[in-house]
Amino acid sequence: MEDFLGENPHNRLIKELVEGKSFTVQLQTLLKQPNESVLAEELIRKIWGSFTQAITVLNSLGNSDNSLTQGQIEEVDQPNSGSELKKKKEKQDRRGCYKRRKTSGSWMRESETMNDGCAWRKYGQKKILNSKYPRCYYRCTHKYDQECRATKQVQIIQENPIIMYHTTYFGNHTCNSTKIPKHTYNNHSMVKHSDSTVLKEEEEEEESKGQSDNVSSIVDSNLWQDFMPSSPSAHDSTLAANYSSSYYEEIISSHDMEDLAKFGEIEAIEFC
DNA sequence: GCCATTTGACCCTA
DNA sequence: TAGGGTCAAATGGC
Repeated sequence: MEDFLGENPHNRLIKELVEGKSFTVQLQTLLKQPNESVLAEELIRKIWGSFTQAITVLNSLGNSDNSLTQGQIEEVDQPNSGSELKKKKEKQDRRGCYKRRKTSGSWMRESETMNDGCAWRKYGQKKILNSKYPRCYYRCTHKYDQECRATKQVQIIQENPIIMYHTTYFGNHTCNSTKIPKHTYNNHSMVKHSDSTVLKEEEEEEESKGQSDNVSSIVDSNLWQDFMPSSPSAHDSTLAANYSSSYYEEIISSHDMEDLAKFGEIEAIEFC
């Protein structure tokens, strides 16, 4: 990335986001052309770099409550790092040792079925105050063997005339149990974001929508990891096209896109 | 025997 | 301090 020394952080942030957008548009064009995978990979690296810079700038703005720790940034950069340490910690008695989830970084879905195509394992059930039905807690079946930290909470919100489930998803699937995405929407479900600013949640929402339809295929949750510069071998341009298209459709529909547009620099990206 | 579910205990957060 | 999220022992199904 360019040298931004002496530049206003706000301007630098905008510059990084605009660059990211520009690279994305170029990538979109490239993906329509065959035999351009090398250039596409280079663009993906640039996009990744822009987002990384933007995160760094945001962190440097001094809001300690909202800043990511270095560990969190590294976790995003290298989702599978530190697994040995985690395994050791997990073997201790960690009962009750948790941080209560915040609604940000999660998303919700209401549907007639609990089945979303993923392999979930139930690990708890609680009666919720002022709620007629208990809340069930699920984690990914591959939590331990593949370090997948995705969890969800399922609660019945109505029984009549049909049973409706309210599902809240947390965390990102990092396991390999999912399949290749196809961007389709489930007519019987509705997805709501509580926070659409986090890139991975966008991806996972996409996943939940695809999986909720048994006919449609399932999102490969590692796709975004595959975009990382560290793993360029996985850059299948078809997958990238599917992913980038669906990802930006979600972004455009979110309120955060409006927030970004307030900068006067970001505009909706159209996909054909 | 392996794996998933149930359920009570633990304890953090609001 | 109550409510809620997670853990792990007990239990059951295959």
